Amino acid sequence: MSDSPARTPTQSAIWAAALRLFSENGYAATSVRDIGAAAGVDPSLVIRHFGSKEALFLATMQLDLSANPLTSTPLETLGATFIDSVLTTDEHVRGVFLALLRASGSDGISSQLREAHEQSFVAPLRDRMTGPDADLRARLAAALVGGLLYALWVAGDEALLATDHDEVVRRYGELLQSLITP
Amino acid sequence: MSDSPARTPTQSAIWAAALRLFSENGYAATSVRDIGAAAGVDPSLVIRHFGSKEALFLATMQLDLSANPLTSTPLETLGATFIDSVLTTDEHVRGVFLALLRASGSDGISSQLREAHEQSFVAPLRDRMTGPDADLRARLAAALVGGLLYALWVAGDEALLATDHDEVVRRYGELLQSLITP
DNA sequence: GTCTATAATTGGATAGAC
DNA sequence: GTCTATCCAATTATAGAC
Repeated sequence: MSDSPARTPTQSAIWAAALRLFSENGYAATSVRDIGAAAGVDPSLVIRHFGSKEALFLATMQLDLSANPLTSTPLETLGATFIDSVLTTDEHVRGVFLALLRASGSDGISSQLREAHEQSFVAPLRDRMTGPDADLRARLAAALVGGLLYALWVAGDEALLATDHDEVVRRYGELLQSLITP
Repeated sequence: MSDSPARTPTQSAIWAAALRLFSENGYAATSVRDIGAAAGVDPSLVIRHFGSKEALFLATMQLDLSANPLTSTPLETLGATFIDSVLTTDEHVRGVFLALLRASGSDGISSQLREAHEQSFVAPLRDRMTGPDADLRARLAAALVGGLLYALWVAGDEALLATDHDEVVRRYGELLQSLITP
């Protein structure tokens, strides 16, 4: 998640309000008026500074988990570590992920989600892998990781949400590990 | 996917038009006017017969894959068979799944997606499993299956889409199998 | 840079004649 | 059951004064 490229206080306020409202309520349920009100700013300034609602959405909803300490963890425990890291991400990342997912009907937003998936899931996994089919294994591994977020956050599997954290890390991490070091 | 409970030809036409437009363009991008026009019917009848736009959406977007022949396949090859079955589902199921997913910000739609996940993924897998932790393994397996659909359809992993079908079935099915018969 | 006012469109839903 | 006409609310985006 990149920081606000705050030029003026007004732009910074709009940026912060949009980040919060979009991640809490999603794209459709957040109006330009709402953002202006939350920022204590006239709604017209929202468009004036960021061009359009979708442009502001794309500017704020940037999912970047590549700052993970995954590059320094031993390869043999990377599976469990990675699962643990995605399960302990703050509430904020969850909101951005869901907002992107649910607004992915639009072309621009869809491609941003694609990039986020590639940079946050596929790339960090593939970077640690070796072998001729490393790319394929990394993509299946990314699907596996994304599937956990889907089950917990989108499908809302409450039984899985209530399951002991370490148990999920152990079992699901083992599956991920078998793709990393087959 | 349940059939149209067609009473009158008008209701049937509305039902068919809504099913097509919602699954092609999603909830937000489909207006009641669009549905009426596609059905060759006055837009007001859409509301009159189905109560509201969301009620019509919930009535038509019913994902039901429980009719799979998975109950008859041998347990040892269930993993690959299940992965193969979700990869070969018709375009129609994909549209309904994505429409539900992207509209899952609403409470009613979210719970319908939860039910679909439970009945189409969790239940058929758990029904074939044994052991004290069968429920947890089934939920992790459902996450794994959903993750593949997420990667292909939501994140749009083109490299994975271009990968040989049998190769994905073999590798990813093997992971699923290790949850079914550990 | 900021605000007032409003354009221009679109949406869901309703009333009442036929 | 169906259609005409419309209400009412909400949206994004813009024009122009200050």
